[in-house]
Amino acid sequence: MENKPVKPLIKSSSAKPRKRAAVARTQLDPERWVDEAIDVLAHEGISGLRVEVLAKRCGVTKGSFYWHFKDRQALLNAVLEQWKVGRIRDIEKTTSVAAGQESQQLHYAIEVYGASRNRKGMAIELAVRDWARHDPQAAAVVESVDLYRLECTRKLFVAAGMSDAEAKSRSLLLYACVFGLSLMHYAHFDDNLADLKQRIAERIISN
Amino acid sequence: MENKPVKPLIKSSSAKPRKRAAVARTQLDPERWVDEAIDVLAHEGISGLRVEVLAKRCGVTKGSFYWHFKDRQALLNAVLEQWKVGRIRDIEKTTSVAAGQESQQLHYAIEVYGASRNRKGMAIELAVRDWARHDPQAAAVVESVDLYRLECTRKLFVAAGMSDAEAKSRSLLLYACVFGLSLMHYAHFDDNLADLKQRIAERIISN
DNA sequence: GGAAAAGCATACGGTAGCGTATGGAAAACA
DNA sequence: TGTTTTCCATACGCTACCGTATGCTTTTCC
Repeated sequence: MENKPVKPLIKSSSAKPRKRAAVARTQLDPERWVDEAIDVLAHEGISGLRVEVLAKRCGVTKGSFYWHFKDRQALLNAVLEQWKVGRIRDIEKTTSVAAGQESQQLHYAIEVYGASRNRKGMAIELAVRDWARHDPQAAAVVESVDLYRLECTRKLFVAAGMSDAEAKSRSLLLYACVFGLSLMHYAHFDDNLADLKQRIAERIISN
Repeated sequence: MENKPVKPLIKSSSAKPRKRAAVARTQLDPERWVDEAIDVLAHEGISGLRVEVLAKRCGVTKGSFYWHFKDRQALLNAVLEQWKVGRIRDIEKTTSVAAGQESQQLHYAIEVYGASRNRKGMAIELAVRDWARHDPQAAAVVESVDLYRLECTRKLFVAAGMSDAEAKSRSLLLYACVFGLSLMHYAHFDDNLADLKQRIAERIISN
């Protein structure tokens, strides 16, 4: 007994590079689990993210899971963390722009979240936000992501020539509208949705 | 055996008015169940809406539940129906207005959904929308409510002097923003949230 | 008052899920 | 080659649910 190594809460994938090549074998590292978990989260929501279901998707049993993770909560923490860093990186990519191109970039930011493209990304976004309604940790992560997003687009609005107060309100309006639209079922409200969206984007961005 | 009466899917509360007063006794009618269910839905989401949990809240066991309802799904259907009629009635109340007061009424519509007031109503709203992401029936109800809402505020915008196309886009923008805001965590984005919201409302409503 | 129905409790079988214990195979190491 | 470590499977106990069966008590009806 007790010959089992101390299991880390989340096994650091950079712990032991294993002198040799270390590749050439399909080993199930924690990142694989987290990736699958986020996929399940997108499709089933947080309540559908069960370890046995996840294990089946990975082609193993939960015996494997509990070797990589302390418990279900450890996986959830890892999911939150990965989502957070992914969002931050994405935001930086979306809001970095050469001077004078701010308006175009803001339009692009809205379009990126349009339901058609990035369907899965928005599904994850909504799943995480629903998760955050009942979990303080998730709420904290969402808040940090929200504040970062709001701040980045605020700068764009300022760079586009708006007052600070106005830029803040536009920034908030932009993301509220983007997420709100993904929450609504308006496909049958108009037969020219593209025009509808165009008008909304204009209202959010232009003076 | 078989002496049990045929259980209706959902016991119609108006089936037998019971000649006499029929009141003066705390009997557990289906409406009570649905009301409690909606309360649970608001706090725990659809995944927390379990019949045994609900029974405990009502101070009975599930034996009672399965007398009033065929199964869990029957309750969910009743919840959806009650939510729908409640929303329709609410929308009519919120968007009916004397001529010339359209702008004020639109501002009021936004304010009504403000996080501070009507907290529970918004919690239900979000829970139902999350539910709709995985359930076609719920999605259909949400769509009907959305279309009704959008149409009502569209009329207000038109009455306030906008073109039809512009009114549609403003109507959609209004609700998207309202729901989107309730989904975000922006409390620490600014120390004057009232001003922020005021600017947003202006942007949505004024010309 | 007595029969019938309403309304609820209790008990049961079944599934899904969490976390643990333990063993076995394969790779890494020495 | 033999030992250690890694990684996963299997089996178990436990809880939370769902839905059914059945019986008990209280109204309702005649």
